[in-house]
Amino acid sequence: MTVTIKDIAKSAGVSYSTVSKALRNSSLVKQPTKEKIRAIALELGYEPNLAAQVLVSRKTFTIGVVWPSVDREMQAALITLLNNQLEEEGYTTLISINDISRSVKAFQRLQVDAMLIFDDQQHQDTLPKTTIPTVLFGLKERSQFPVIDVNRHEAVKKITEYVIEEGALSILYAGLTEGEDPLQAAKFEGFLAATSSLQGATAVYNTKGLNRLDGYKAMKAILQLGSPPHAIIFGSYDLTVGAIDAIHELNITKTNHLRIASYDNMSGHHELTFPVLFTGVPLTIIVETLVDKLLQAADGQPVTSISLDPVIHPSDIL
DNA sequence: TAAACGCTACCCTTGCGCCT
DNA sequence: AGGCGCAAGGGTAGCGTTTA
Repeated sequence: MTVTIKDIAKSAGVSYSTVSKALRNSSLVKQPTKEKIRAIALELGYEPNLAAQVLVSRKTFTIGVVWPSVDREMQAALITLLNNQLEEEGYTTLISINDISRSVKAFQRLQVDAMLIFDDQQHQDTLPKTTIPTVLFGLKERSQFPVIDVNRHEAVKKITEYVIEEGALSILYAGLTEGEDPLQAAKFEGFLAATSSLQGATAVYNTKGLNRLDGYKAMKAILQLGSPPHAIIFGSYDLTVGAIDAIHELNITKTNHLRIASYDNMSGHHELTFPVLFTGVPLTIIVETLVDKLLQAADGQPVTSISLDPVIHPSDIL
């Protein structure tokens, strides 16, 4: 049978109000009374009833996250870090990989305190109406909700300009270059913006996906070209990892002077077996910002959109 | 008689006001 | 100051009443 504060009150010979205050270390209860009540609670194995606490506090201490998938290493790393940091703040993270409408309906019923949506949807009107304080991880210009924008366009533009300055005369962008995902389009447009006035050769490879296998296939195809490019910029971390698989399989070494760059700033998180230049907002900064904004939203505070600055960072191996 | 509807009590915690 | 009594909060089971 569940032990409640009424059982403790009966055993201690005080009212249940006093038990509640004693367990919350209220100054309105004498120290000896507190100690007696705590001892009885411990003896009876008392655990506060979450449902009742939710009723009173009107908070569930849960954050709903609508995530497209967790099969990409970058997304899994980000969600793991986010979960850990929210846990430290006393929150439980509920992740849904259903479509946005179903996820939001579920989170509405579960009464989560705030919600994070990974906004890679094709159209803004797919975002359902909700009373839950919501933060988007997407593109700043796209939403009625506050957005955390990691400036994908600028990240890819920066890295492209960087490799041009390094002396790359031919550059290839490998990523999702078609389709309606605005996040991937932003990256590709960043590449186009940086190479619009380039004298050297540019090329594009549509990977048709963002997973490791897509990167592997892309790299094998690219390296079989008559004259491979000096630099290849991959549109995601997972593509880059897959590309490195292909590089090793084909016995390409650093001495081949092939420059590999990658969107998704995973520097400091993983060691790669081939030198890579990362571009993007570091994972830790993204997660810190997400947690900060989500806690603000959960507390009912107004949340403003923010655009984070991408940085270029080499991998551990050079 | 069954279905539909409305009302009440209960779950548990905690803040507030009042009493000793 | 220390302690008690009461009410509130959302959802729901259970009961009673009304309607078809």
